[in-house]
Amino acid sequence: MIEQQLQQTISQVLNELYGISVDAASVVLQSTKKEFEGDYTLVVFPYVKQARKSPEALAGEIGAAVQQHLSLVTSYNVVKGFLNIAVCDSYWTSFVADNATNATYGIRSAADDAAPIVVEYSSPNTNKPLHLGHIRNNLLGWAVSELLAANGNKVKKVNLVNDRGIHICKSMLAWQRYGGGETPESSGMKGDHLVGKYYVEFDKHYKDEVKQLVSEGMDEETAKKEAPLMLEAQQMLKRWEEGDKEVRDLWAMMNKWVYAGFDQTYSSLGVGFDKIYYERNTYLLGKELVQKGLDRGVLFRKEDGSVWCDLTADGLDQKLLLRKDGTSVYMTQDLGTALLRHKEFDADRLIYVVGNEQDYHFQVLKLVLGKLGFDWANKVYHLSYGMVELPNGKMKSREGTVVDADDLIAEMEQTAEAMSREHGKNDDLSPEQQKHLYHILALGALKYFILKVDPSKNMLFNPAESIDFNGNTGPFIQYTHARIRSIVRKGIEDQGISLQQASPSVALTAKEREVIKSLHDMPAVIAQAGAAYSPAMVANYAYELAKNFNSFYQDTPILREENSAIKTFRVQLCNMVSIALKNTMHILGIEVPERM
RNA sequence: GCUCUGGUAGUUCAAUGGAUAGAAUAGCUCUCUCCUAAAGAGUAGAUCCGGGUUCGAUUCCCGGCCGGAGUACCA
Repeated sequence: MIEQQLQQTISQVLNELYGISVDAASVVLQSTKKEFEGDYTLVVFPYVKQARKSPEALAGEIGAAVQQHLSLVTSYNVVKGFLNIAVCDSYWTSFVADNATNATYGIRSAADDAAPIVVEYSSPNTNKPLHLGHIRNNLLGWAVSELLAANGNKVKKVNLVNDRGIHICKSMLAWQRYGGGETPESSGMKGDHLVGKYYVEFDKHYKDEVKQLVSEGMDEETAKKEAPLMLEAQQMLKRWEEGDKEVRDLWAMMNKWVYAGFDQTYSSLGVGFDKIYYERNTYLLGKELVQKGLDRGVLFRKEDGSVWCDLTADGLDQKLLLRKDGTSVYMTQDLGTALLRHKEFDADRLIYVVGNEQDYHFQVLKLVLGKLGFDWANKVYHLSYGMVELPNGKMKSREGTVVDADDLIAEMEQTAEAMSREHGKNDDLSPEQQKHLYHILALGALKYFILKVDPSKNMLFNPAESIDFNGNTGPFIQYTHARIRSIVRKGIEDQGISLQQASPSVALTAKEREVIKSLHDMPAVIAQAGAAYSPAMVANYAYELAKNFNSFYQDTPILREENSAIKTFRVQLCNMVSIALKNTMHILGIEVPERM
């Protein structure tokens, strides 16, 4: 690769001329801004002191020496302390010709002996349907998995379904009491929505009861604990844990409805898992670990019988691990599942895609695992992502201020259909093909909208302004891809152009150069994004590439170019761009159509 | 209160410590006899405040102001 050669040479030159020893790898090259002449830029300020030269003089001397050493360098220029180096056209043209049909350009396949990376994501509760926040989780989990896979890792996607607990009992209780035997079949509702409806129903009646008690003179704290519905829900949870048949049957039935609903949403989002864990099977794990910790003296028991971990030395507080009645909490379970997963996969890393509201939880999890003596504690990585906010604040499912996942997808599909019909280019497609197209456009818009934002940051979604299809969006990239495919098809079919042809010697235009350099950057971008767990970097790269291509395409003849060597080269370039767009969008879980 | 986190055009997002802080959208102009105008070109518009480190700070450090999250027997 040209960057390495430049770094090597610069390092060598610095040593020969000024006795400065710099690692070739630590020579920082950046790509030259387009308002300047050149391809790569070296900032020489860091070496000025040691070389005892002015920035300009130093840059000039390095430039001259580099050009002498490397025949690929055709020229250089100096602006202040910036040395801009230009690489010859033939390097770029042969790069394109060599990779024109490389379908895996930019992505690496996994080595056979690679230890897997386990990515946990989604992890839904089975008492209500998925909303926009879950969408971010699912898309991020999927995209990060694909991104890691594109960097040559084996990836196992897992889901830990929270299928037990007081929240489920609330839905069950409300259904029992107010449901009148309603089922997904009888109501025509998707199972998860039906169960969610009764979760809301519970809350409504519960609040009424609390209000009633308060008006009878009870203070609010007590009323919340003493409301009959709450007591009954707790009773139900107890019966569930005891294995009471009636409760278990009801639970099994309603969970089944929810799973059917979730499966539909997952499949619509295009996400999936290698393994699904259920909390009913894991919530008791971890108690043994706690006992082990007590034996080793890293945990302690309070007078009331509860078990704690003291993390004050690490700058945190004390953390509860077992309640005074001996039952386990969330943390206890997570300790257990982490161990289980470690044993099961012998993973290189255990990644948890969980919202940033649980930053503290994962900090504690890692520390406690460490205290328990597990040296793999540092393999636990919390991929923390920000909340999706609405213009008027946070989403609260109980208050009904949520953007439902299924509704949102359906709306997007309608918009995609309306826009497509307006453009009216798809009349030759069958109804099934059209439907598929609307779906991938809708999801392209939604996924790109969410994934282009840095995962760690909160993001805002305004339901009033529906997600865009123009500008910096998924459909823009999809559309660019479809146009490129059209050119390549016509070039091959109508004009008999061969993509296999060896590299011609052609003089590059400025815009061609820009597109080629974008392509050239792709492997580095994927690697960098992988290291940062950031699909956003991939998304922004894909947009940049598509934009560069569009600009080039607008005023550069391709199929009407008269010189056949140039024409062939440009079609090769087109093909390579389409591959790059396809591969980057694939990482984001976005399908690109051949035509639209 | 304490801990963590964020503050960039009207709005939504970018920017390994580097050149004149990029896009998109909304506004105002152009460009379709053409390889797909879901496009392209132009115009106008921003780093919360105050210190510090540095040749150079949106970026790193300290202090303020404003937002968000967490804060122990919920998950």
